[in-house]
Amino acid sequence: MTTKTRKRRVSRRRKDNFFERVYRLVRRIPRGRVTTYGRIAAALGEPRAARTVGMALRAARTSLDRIPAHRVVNRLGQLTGKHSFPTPTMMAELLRNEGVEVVDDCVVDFKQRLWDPTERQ
DNA sequence: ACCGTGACTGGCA
DNA sequence: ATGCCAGCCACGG
Repeated sequence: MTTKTRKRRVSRRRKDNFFERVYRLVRRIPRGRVTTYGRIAAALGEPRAARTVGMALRAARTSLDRIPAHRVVNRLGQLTGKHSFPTPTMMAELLRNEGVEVVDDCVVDFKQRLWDPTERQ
C-alpha cells in the first residue's frame, strides 16, 4: 500500500538548535582529518539534513566560536564550501597547513582522511 | 504559518 | 566515469 508514513524527525521534538549541534560536532573533527556534510547530519540523527549542515557552516562565519569548518567537505572530498571563506584559497591552505593534501579543490586520499563522527575517538 | 534558499546526496541516464 | 535531477530540511523573511 502507499502509506504516506514518514519517519518522524527525531530532533524535532526538542527545540534544539541544530546549528549549535553542528558546531559542537565539527569542533571534534581531529586535526588533519575531514568529514562530510552527510556524515555530520547522520551523526546528529538527521541523515537527510546534509544541506542544512552546509547552511550552518556558512552561518558560522558570524559565530564567535572558532570552528574548523575547513575540515568539512562533500561526499566526494571536494571543497565545496571554499567560497564562504575570506578568500577562495583559504580553505585549501588551512587543510594543507595541517598536512592534508588538496589538488584541484579535492582532498587527496579522501577515504584515508575521512573521519566518521560516530566512531569512537 | 507559508515559501524560497542552499558549503548536499543518492540514483539514474 | 561524469552530469543531471529530484528529494531533503532547518532557517529566515
